[in-house]
Amino acid sequence: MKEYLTINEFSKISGIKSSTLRHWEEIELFKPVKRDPETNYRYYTPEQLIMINFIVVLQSLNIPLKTIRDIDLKRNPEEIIKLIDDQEKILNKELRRLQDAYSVIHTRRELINQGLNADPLNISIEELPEQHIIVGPKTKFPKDGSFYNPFIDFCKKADELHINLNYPIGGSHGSFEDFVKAPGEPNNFFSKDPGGNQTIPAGKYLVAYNHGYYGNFNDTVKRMTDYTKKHNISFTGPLYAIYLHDEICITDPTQYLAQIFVKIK
Amino acid sequence: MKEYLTINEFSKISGIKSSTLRHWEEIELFKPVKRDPETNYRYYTPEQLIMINFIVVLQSLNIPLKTIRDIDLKRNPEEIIKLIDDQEKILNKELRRLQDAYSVIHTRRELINQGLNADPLNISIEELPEQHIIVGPKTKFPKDGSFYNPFIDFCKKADELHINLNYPIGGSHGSFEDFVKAPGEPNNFFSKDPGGNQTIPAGKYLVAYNHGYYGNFNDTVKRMTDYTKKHNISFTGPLYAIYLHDEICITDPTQYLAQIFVKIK
DNA sequence: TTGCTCCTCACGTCACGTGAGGTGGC
DNA sequence: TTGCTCCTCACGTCACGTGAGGTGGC
Repeated sequence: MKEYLTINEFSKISGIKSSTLRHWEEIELFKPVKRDPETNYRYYTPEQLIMINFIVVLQSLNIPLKTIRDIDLKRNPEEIIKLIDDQEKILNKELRRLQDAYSVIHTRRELINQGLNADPLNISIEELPEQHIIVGPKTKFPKDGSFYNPFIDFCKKADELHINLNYPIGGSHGSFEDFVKAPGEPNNFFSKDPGGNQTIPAGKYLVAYNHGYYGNFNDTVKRMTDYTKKHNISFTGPLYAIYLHDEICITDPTQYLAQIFVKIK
Repeated sequence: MKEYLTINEFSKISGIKSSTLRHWEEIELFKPVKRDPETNYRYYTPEQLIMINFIVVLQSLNIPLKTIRDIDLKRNPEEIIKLIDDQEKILNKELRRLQDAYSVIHTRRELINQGLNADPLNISIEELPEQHIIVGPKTKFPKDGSFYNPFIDFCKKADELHINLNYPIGGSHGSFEDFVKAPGEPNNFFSKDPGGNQTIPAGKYLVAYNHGYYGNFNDTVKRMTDYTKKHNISFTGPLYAIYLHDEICITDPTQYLAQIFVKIK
């Protein structure tokens, strides 16, 4: 009859490395039931698998080992239930955090991909789907037109307004004419948060692209006005500019890629 | 015009501690745009918030900082899309892992709570809901009745059979009579996995409790047979025994609490 | 002088992982 | 003797956090 498991046998069955088992013994978190007095070999029992599995679960919930050890010492049903209740709350937060992170990188992926498929020199009329956003407070641009201070204001108020700054950030202008007058000075910044409660409606939009640093729209303004005159288009609602490619995927600032779109009347 | 942000200003807006910002500079992950040549003060710009937010998102996905740095150096749209695609897969795994952990502690909580509300000395007939489980292979008990080897077999085959050993483990006997013959030797071990594809049907069950170490059912067997005779009950299907309170919440092995239940014909 | 914000540098911490050097029975 | 499994002990690593001691302008 083999009653005891050596460290490597126990390691294989539990999936915990032997070095980790030695470490857990040293910090007095989890001990073998027995040590051979001659050889100092560690011996574990199969029912210890129950305990070690529970430790692994607690650890996977990011509970520090010290805390787990302290629980272990004074464990009783009421304490464990309290611990679990606390952890369920923490876990829900963690799940939300990860789902947010997922949503962020997914949204970014979509925009980067749109940028890769776009022809930056072409202006076109496109059917755009509804887009969810969260709009920041009205901007106040200084006379020199620097976007630094308005942007900082936006970032500072983000928390309060539940704006997640991890999503791609864009700027909105009151109208096409506002944009033409001051292309680098949007009325508002917004984050492209798919859970946002504000929406850019679906519909026919004039869509243009621009290569350049934030707020530098070069000849794109002229290209757009020329196009609207030629095709005799007029607009309704705000104009939106959002960076599909920014410093996150491009090293050269002159190659940042903005998408500019405004709804056709 | 204030163009630059000091380390503490940038820290407040970004939510990243200044010590972390210094560390990230040291490992060449994220640098201030400028250093004052006189005072060596660090200066950041608001648009660096975009980048640092992205770094935070990547880090929250458990990507090592070295990897993030390497991405940063050779970033381009295609690479970033590839990175995001890879991370979406990893993130899905992580989400599943956390949801599993949640499910495990939630299931444990339920059982511990049942144990707290139970009267261990009372035998009763109860309406039980359907329970999901995953049953392990048939056990082979040695002559001395030790459950160590059968239990190890169960643990070793768990991975292969998609049995999550983190859930509470129970034992099932072919019938009430089998249990009476050898209470400490279940035909199968099972895990109480709420996602399991096998079920214990809802219905009327005889429910008893037992205080004692694994497989030690003391006088509970006699108490149950006496009860069945007195009330003239007969059973159908297997008998299940599951530990509501085990070493996870109890230090004294003689106080482990098992629930034993078998369906009434 | 005091208070404030920044700086560097060294050391601590957490949860291990690695590797050197040694043991003991087949 | 060789191979194998175990041991201890020291040091490395990752991502910071902390604290000591110093600077420079109001």
